[in-house]
Amino acid sequence: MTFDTQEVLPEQMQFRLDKLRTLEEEGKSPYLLTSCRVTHHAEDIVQDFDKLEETEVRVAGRLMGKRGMGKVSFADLLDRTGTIQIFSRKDNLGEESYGAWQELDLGDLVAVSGQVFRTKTGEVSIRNAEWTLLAKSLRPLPEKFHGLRDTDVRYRKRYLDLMVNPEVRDTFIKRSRIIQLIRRELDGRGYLEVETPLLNTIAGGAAARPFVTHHNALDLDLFLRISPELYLKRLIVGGLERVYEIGRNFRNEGMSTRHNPEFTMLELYEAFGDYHTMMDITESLISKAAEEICGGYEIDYQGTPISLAPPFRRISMIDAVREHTGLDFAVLTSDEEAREAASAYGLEDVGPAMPWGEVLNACFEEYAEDKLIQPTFLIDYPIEISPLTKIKEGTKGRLTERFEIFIGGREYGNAYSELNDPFDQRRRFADQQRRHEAGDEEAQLPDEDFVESLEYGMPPTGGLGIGIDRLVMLLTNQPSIRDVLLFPTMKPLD
RNA sequence: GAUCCACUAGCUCAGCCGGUAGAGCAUCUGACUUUUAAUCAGGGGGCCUGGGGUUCGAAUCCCCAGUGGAUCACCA
Repeated sequence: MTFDTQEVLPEQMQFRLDKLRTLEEEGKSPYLLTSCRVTHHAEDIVQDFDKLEETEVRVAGRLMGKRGMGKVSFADLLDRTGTIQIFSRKDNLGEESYGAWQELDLGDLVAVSGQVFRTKTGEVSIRNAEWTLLAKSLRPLPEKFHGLRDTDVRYRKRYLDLMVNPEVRDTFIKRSRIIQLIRRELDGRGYLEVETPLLNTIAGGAAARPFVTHHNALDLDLFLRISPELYLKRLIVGGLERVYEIGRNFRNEGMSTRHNPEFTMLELYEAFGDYHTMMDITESLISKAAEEICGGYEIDYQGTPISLAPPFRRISMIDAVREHTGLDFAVLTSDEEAREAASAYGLEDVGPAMPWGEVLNACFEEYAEDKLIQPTFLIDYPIEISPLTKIKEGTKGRLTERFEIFIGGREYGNAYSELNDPFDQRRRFADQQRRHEAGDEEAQLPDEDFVESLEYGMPPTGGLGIGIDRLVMLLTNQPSIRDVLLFPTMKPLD
């Protein structure tokens, strides 16, 4: 349905369109206005009422409510800060202006000038002395009381969702504040914010299937990045020492309440740090965000009470599995022993060639992961699933200095002491390549240029990645990642 | 990719065992000079997501498709 065709419009739209045509015929088209001066915003007027009482202000926004009483009427004007009531009186505005005001439709954009006062029921209001139509709303708004519920429409037409559901606007304001806070915190620690390529010739730094695109001039297939990791570490080699990037990653995988094909990651690298440094930063970022966004460390996520007060618990993967299954991978040291014990315990899909570390990880994911409700650093991951991570001393090369942080049974971040041995890195890539050739589409492909950079020498470095969308979900108590993405990926309607 | 659920007026939702399509808000007409989801009286508004089928008759039962949601799988 468009306004360009001759087709019959629903009556509410026809009424609105007729009003616009009349204004245009009278030379009063609102679309001719090019600017609008505003002195105050709705929320400021309510907050500073004592100072502003009886002063003249000018506000602008969308008309969200009308309560007509004959020769007097009330309206609610919504701007980016909130709603303010407009009080209009025929005696003040005059016959013509008051009549035109009454003709306005919900959704119209208007500017209003007048004095600030309090009505006799106590509502801070503006006494309408002069007003201007800034834009006509040609379509009826969703209902004022129930708002817009239909998730399909909410995600596809987010502007409507933002207009009529104040809590949605609040969520996205908080998202912005969380990212702002992270930047402030890292900038304060001497980090440099950088940008690295989204178009990659090798999609590295994570285990995931990439999106493929094509560069015409170079006649070259390119991949949308699945992680900025290998570029950021090149910057550490280059001597920038502390770098971070907040940006989009793309992974060609299934969608769920926790997965969107494009999502926002924070990745940071600190030369001369290690995974302990990264734990401190993680704790600091998350707890400070909770304080600032939620007003304290104690939060509720979808009915589960969670304390984000530092320090967070630290437990090794082996200990976590032992705690929840009784299986002790410190004793089950051969691949075969591990497989047999896990199978006997009930773990399904234990492949005949599955190495020790993968069995350990599978046990963790199956039996322990969803038990980690309070924030927990799960540390010391097996080498088989950590191809970019430095080996932990005293583990005979089986474990690495890596952690993931779990809250409410979900992963929020991943960090390690970065592998800086070029020979070892080359071996690990070769191992990954063998897996890729064996059919594992998510195994990482070798990036020889990255290994070459390591040959110039990369200092011992700590690296960290945090899923920003999930963090925002946690701190704004949203059940789905789509509720913290302004425009989540949707199938087209046609 | 699999399974289950949903789709009815601009919005939020009823609609039972198959028998002429309903409510609230919004909208239109009228009344009303301090309302708060204003109130009162009256009116209009429907491709029941789309396509097949069963039936004298389908919003309702069956099949297929579309979109969304949840769970699972993959994954962060």
